[in-house]
Amino acid sequence: MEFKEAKNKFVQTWGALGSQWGINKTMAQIHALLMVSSEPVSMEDIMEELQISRGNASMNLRALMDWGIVYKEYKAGERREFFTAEKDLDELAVKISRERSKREIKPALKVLKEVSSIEANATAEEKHFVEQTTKLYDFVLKADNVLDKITEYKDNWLTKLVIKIMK
Amino acid sequence: MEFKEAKNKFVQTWGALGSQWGINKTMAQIHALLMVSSEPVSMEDIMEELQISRGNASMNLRALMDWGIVYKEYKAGERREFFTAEKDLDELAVKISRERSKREIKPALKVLKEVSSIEANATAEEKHFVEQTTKLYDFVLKADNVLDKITEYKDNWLTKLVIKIMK
DNA sequence: ATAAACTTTCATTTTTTTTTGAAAGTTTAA
DNA sequence: TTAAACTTTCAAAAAAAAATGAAAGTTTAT
Repeated sequence: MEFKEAKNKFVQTWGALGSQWGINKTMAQIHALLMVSSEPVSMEDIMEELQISRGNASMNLRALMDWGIVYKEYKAGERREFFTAEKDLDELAVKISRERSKREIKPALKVLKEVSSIEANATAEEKHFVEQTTKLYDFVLKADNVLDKITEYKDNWLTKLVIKIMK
Repeated sequence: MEFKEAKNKFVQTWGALGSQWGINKTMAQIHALLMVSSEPVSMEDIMEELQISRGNASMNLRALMDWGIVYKEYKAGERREFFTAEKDLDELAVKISRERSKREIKPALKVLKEVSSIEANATAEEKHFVEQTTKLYDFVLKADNVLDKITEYKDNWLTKLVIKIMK
């Protein structure tokens, strides 16, 4: 396999993986492209390489920056903007995890708390509902906290976690 | 909030959360419905409660069973099939994690290994590509293994993990 | 202040994903 | 073996999500 082929395969795979995890394909592809680029890349080049429109590139780059995993860079004497991805994988995982927690898990927790707090009247159905949603609330809260703790280790959190688990 | 309202809110929220994580909305809603039902539910009732077609119900129930998180049940003297969800949350999380690893992470790892193994010729770009994809391969492999180890604790793995991390 | 060189926005179009529903298939009881 | 009571399948329709591209907006150099 030659470089161009490998790069393309990587970008396609990363895009497909993104889709399966609720991230739009192009967004994941742009991220993949930036991840393996040693130099900052211009919007023009992203459009060219992924064969996408200007609008699409612009919107997805904005989204990636909102996630905090892609940065704008300015080159001296160049009017154009260039983009780079967060390349430190520990940091990348921490940011994605924080963002998903904030956007998706926290709001879900709020709802779980609400619905598990209803007056459970006589019926077995209602009792079971309250019991099950309460368990779910506790579980999700605990998982969210664990993730938070783990990623707080900062440098090399994954390796540190491996060590903790092993011993 | 009364029971019916709470139940509906829970089902809707679980459905929306599913979408954000790449699981089709109806599939997540059916799962939510079964999670909080104390008794097995017939396909007819699922269709009625979620206002979906027979085909949709059938296909998504099949998918949930393929994931191993919903079971068919037969009631004595009843021709119809009934469905229940895995209600143990530890077990549920383990199954989802195993399944996503098998379906999505493992194939992605295979590609990462492939593309990181190309002959890195002279250019800095190629060198960076190999370096970055190799790091990514190591990271994803390690994360996948950690998840596997954690869920191996079986009963109460999440609580056990909390304890390990805290001390 | 002007205009060139860019980027962003968003109504419209395209693509992808999901849902429908009717026909085909299966199981059970008589 | 027949037929009633179910479930599954899948081509077509509908809905949802993503992409386009041109107009509007912004920035910078002169």
